[in-house]
Amino acid sequence: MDDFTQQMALAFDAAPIGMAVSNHRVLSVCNTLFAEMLGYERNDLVGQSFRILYPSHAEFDRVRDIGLKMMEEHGSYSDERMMQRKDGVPVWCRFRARTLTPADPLAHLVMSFAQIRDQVDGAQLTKREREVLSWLSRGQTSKEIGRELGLSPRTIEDVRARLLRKFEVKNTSELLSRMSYARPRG
Amino acid sequence: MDDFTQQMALAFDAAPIGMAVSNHRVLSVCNTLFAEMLGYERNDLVGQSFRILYPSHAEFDRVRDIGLKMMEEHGSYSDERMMQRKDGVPVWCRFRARTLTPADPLAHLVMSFAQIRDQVDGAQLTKREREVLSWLSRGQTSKEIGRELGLSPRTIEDVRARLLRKFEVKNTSELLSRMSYARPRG
DNA sequence: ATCATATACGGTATCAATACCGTATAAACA
DNA sequence: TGTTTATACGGTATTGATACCGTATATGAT
Repeated sequence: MDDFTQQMALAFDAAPIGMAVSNHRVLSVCNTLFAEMLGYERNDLVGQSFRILYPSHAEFDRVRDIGLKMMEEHGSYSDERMMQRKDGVPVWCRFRARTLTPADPLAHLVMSFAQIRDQVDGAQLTKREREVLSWLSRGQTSKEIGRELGLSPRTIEDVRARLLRKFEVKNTSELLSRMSYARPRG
Repeated sequence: MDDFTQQMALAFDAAPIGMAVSNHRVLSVCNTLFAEMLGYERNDLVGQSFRILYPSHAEFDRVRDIGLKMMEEHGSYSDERMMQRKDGVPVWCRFRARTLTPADPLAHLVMSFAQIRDQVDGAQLTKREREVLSWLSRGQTSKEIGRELGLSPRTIEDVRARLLRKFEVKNTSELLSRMSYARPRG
């Protein structure tokens, strides 16, 4: 057995990002983190349709069509999408795909899934925290957010302080750069 | 030859994200996209020190220390960092790592590198701007960055101001959330 | 040669952010 | 039934960020 091949397989399995391979939307291989992210054992997923990883049939069909044209042209595609964990909890992911068969992109697809961090140490963010976070990422000050939400600026500062504590960061800049995950150009 | 192993190796190589494995900071395996991102042929990189992929020896040492403690505790680590392409052009990346040897994290490390767009609407960043940006994403203040780079805090404020103008954002929080996630303006 | 830009630094003024002090209510939970 | 947590708000004090004023040098482009 080729040593390189074995090392690459090990790296695939131990990768710090969820990875999966599909043939015509049926999962053929995935790594440990991918199965973990979605609440399955790896063996439960092999041979399964990707349908079970989406919240609805409509969503399953929607994501099929979205990247098809770009993959035919460029061989790769990326977006953000909602997956569904085994227990029903939605998981928001940065999705990337490269097809090995550009003429028929779904025939052989290699994908990566990076969970966008919406929970920390198992503690989910509250509705208020998400709400404030989304205004912070638009550069709004506490005063502006307070006006927007009909609350005192002091309350917004409380929510900010909670967010900084939860993420163990020292200011809003670090918070936002931790919250967001990267995407390639284009 | 195990068919699964071969499929996983293929998926590693064709992954839509840059991937590499290191042993004590020496690259042992990487995939095609990783080599491409950094302007090398894959064979040029195998056996090389990661040093050549960083802009300076200081930066090479800095990134070593940054995630060590977190990897000892959690086995994984993620940040945003600057890599240097073969032709010297800096590449801004979302970096993720998982160690297979938590007691000595650098002994066997699996990493992924997702390129973050390094120019937005034609706004090219200078070396200084990228440098300051990388410290800002770690929550450092102007005073701290100045100390780090041996410059006056006032100079760092000048660089910040230039960044805010270039990206047409109103504060550092919005800047960092734009840098990571390219979202449509407005 | 002139113009624009990046770099680097000084000052001041103003507003924002953060960290504390406090109170109070409501929901969740063992 | 306490205990914790989120919510919401008030105060103050300190630090940070941002926007201006200015100077100066270096570099690259027209």
